[in-house]
Amino acid sequence: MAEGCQPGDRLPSEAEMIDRFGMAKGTIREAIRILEAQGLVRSRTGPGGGVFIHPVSEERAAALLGNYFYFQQLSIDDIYQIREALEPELAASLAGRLSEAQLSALEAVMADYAEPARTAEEERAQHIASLRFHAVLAEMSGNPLLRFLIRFIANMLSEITVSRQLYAPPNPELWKSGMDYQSRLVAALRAGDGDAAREVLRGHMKNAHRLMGLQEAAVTQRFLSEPGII
Amino acid sequence: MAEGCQPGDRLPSEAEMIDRFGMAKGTIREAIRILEAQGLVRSRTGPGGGVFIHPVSEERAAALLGNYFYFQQLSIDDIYQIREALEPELAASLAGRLSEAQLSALEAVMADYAEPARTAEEERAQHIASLRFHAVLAEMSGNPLLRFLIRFIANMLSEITVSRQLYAPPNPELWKSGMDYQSRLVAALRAGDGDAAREVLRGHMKNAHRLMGLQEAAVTQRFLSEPGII
DNA sequence: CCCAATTTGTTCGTATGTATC
DNA sequence: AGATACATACGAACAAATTGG
Repeated sequence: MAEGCQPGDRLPSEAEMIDRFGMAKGTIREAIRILEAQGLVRSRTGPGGGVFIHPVSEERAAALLGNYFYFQQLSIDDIYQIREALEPELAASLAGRLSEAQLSALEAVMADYAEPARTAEEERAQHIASLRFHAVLAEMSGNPLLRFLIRFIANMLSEITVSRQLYAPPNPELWKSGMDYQSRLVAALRAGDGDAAREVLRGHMKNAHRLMGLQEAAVTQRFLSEPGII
Repeated sequence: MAEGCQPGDRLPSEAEMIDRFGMAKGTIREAIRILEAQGLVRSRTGPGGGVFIHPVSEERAAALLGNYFYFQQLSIDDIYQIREALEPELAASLAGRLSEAQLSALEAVMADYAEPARTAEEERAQHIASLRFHAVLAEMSGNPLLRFLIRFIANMLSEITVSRQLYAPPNPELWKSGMDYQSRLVAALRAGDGDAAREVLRGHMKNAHRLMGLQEAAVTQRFLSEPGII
């Protein structure tokens, strides 16, 4: 940063750094690993290789931030408080700005869960796929911060749903109402009606919040009633 | 994770890892550095020392995520789109739940910028301090996700304000209206009126968004008019 | 297809710094 | 004060990967 390096620029080779800083190879390499773990550089072997500055990828940033929340145990309420605030604004800001190709991309995601689930495995897959709808929607935002936050939160909710098995209690209402809200959302987006899109997504989030809260309670209940756990 | 380790647990010593994984000291050390850079472990020298699992701190998480946005150049609009969505909800969720000690802590922060700034340096300090008000407020939320996001965004806005010198064009209106909104917010929180708190903070954000947008435009304008820049 | 050069990756042995008992 | 148990650092050699001739 001090030298104004840009992505793509090469850092000095190990040998040069050993000379310049008067340190041993191992020490230099550990320092480079620290940068690499943060996603700031990548290294390649061979001639023309070396250590190169790299913009931190969204995946890396999400993984690193995920480590933080791994220790925080978020509740469904915590996550939906944010989703209820952010997602409606995303919808409003996208209304009338999406191409027909983008709108049909959303519909293509919805096609992945058009049919009701018949097994627990299908139930799980549908939960994940319906969260992907929101990630795809966020991808279309011109706001990098909003895009990252919504995608990150959808991913985290995905992981929590799987790890806590919140998909386990079969719930056709969750699936059916979700489908309904999402198709009404695409219609509002296509019509360019921002206020309608905001309201549809607000309803979607409130409804999902309520139903996921019930799933969470059902799973907790089931654990509590398992003999020998408590 | 696979072995169910908890914060405070010790990882095997370097010597043990060398044996267990059949790798050399340098390789093991690089691996540990990768974990350390992510904030997942800390290492101490000496007897009783070693590598210990550590919950990722908020500071570390914010720094790592900040690396991502370093490459994204956010605009004032991007940041305020999020602030306008999140901060009013934070206010509403806190109304009537704060102790008198917490309410006076907020007032104590406000005291740091009770007087109008007389120099550019004071102007800068007041910008930072008034963002600290929001960080302190977020600290009082029971939602770890909301807490982190608001504090992170306030910090980032702080950095952007300083690095782009958005405090440079003197703007007494920004200061005066900010003070006004914040004291009305504390009153609404004290009264336990969530809807009022939400509305005050919504107004605060919309107003700050408008004025910071003007600051951004003024700075851009000033750069454009500097001879020799373009 | 192979060979040579370049650069990171890995290993081993040794020495040093640091905190605890 | 000294022994012990750790991480930290150094240096030389070797291995693996990639590129270009």
